[in-house]
Amino acid sequence: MSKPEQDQFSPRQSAVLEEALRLLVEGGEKALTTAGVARAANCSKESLYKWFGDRDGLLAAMIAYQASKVRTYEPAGGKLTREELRAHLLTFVRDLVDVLSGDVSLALNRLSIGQAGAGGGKLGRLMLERGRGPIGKRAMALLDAGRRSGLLDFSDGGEAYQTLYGLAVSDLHVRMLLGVSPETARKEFGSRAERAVDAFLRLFGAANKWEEPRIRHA
Amino acid sequence: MSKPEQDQFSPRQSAVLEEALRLLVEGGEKALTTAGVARAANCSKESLYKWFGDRDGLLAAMIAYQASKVRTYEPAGGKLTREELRAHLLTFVRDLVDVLSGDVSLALNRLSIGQAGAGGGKLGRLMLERGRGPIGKRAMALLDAGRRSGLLDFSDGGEAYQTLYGLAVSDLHVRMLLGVSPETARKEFGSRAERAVDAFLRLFGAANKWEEPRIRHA
DNA sequence: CAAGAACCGTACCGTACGGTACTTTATGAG
DNA sequence: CTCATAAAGTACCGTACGGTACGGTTCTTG
Repeated sequence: MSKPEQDQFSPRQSAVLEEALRLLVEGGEKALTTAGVARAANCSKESLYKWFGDRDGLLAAMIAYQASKVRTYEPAGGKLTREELRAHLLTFVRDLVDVLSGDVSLALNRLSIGQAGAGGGKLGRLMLERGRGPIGKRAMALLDAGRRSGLLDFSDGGEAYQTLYGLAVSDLHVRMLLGVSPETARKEFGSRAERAVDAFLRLFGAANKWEEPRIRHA
Repeated sequence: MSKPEQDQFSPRQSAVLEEALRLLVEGGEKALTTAGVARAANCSKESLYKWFGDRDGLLAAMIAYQASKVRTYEPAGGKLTREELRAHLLTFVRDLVDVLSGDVSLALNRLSIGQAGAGGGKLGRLMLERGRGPIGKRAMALLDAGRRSGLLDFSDGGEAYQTLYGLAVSDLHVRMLLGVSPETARKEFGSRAERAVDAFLRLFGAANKWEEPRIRHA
């Protein structure tokens, strides 16, 4: 079993994990052998096992390492204007799609999903905690700010967030996980961000604050 | 490489594939060894290789076999009333969630996704064609009928379908793929179907046909 | 400088699995 | 009855990979 929680990695270890991520992105899980990582990173297998315990520990460390690179900045807590909220929602949606369509994110999600048997794998839980968690927290904070500013109307923030997520991502993520190239997907979803935010505001905008946007589906 | 397209399977072969699916659902990909399938199905490895070519052929056959079991009935083509359209949308959404949260569907998606390297695996394409394709066709036909009946207003059916899909599924599918138990997910998403359909109709309902439903998010 | 730790490179081991070959048993046609 | 085909069961082979051991080299530290 993998080594105890040790979320900080030495520079050397980070370099090794970086190399491991590169291998994973290039060749999928089958390409991620301990010998391969050692060779690519110019380190010894013995060090790998000393640092990460076993192969599963290495995989978990890769996820933790990648998650540690994502800065989940909190938006300012003050009052928001309509335009600010809309702009923040738009950047959130764009960031979300960018993250989900990133090479490394796709590779790690594939890895965790492939690993997740019926019993529910450890890696899947890690991805949910370290990946989705922070993103969701950021979005919920933004939505809450919108409500406090009188611009949004909802009772269950989770429900609102789920709706926003669904509008923004739809089946894009799974399709990419199944092999649709991120370029193709991004092209197809290029104009989706605005539409998603508009739809979200039509559904959850406080009635008196948003002149019902008249979107003609031309 | 796998055997040529041969979408029909003999009863014996179907029984073997059924057993293989059972193994996959129970233990994930690692449990799906050729020897294991042969043992569980009381057949010889030699027969497996004769029928399916190699292991990848077996995996592809499992996907094709499972897809062949799903009947994608076309809804009637006549005019729809408001209530009929809403009911059809609701059953579609419920069916969709049921399918996606099914044991076999999850296992096959995990398999295909785990297989799908950067180069885009063959299995992923199969899942997209045989799984998503028919479901999407059915939904598009329904949406089109709604538009022809003057109840829906959209120009791009694909866009409307993506919206419906996103509202209905959100990140439910990926979370289940990562290991969230279908029971948990289904509970969390139990009441979502109506909300998704309502939201969809608010977004795409023809303006004069649907008295703007005043949903208070109590 | 000396002692020790950290670590690289390589060689090694056991095993599990994909794939093949062979023998035996059943079935069905001529 | 006889022969051929199909398929079960088993034994086998090669290899690839996870994990360990060890000798040599560099780096730190007193």
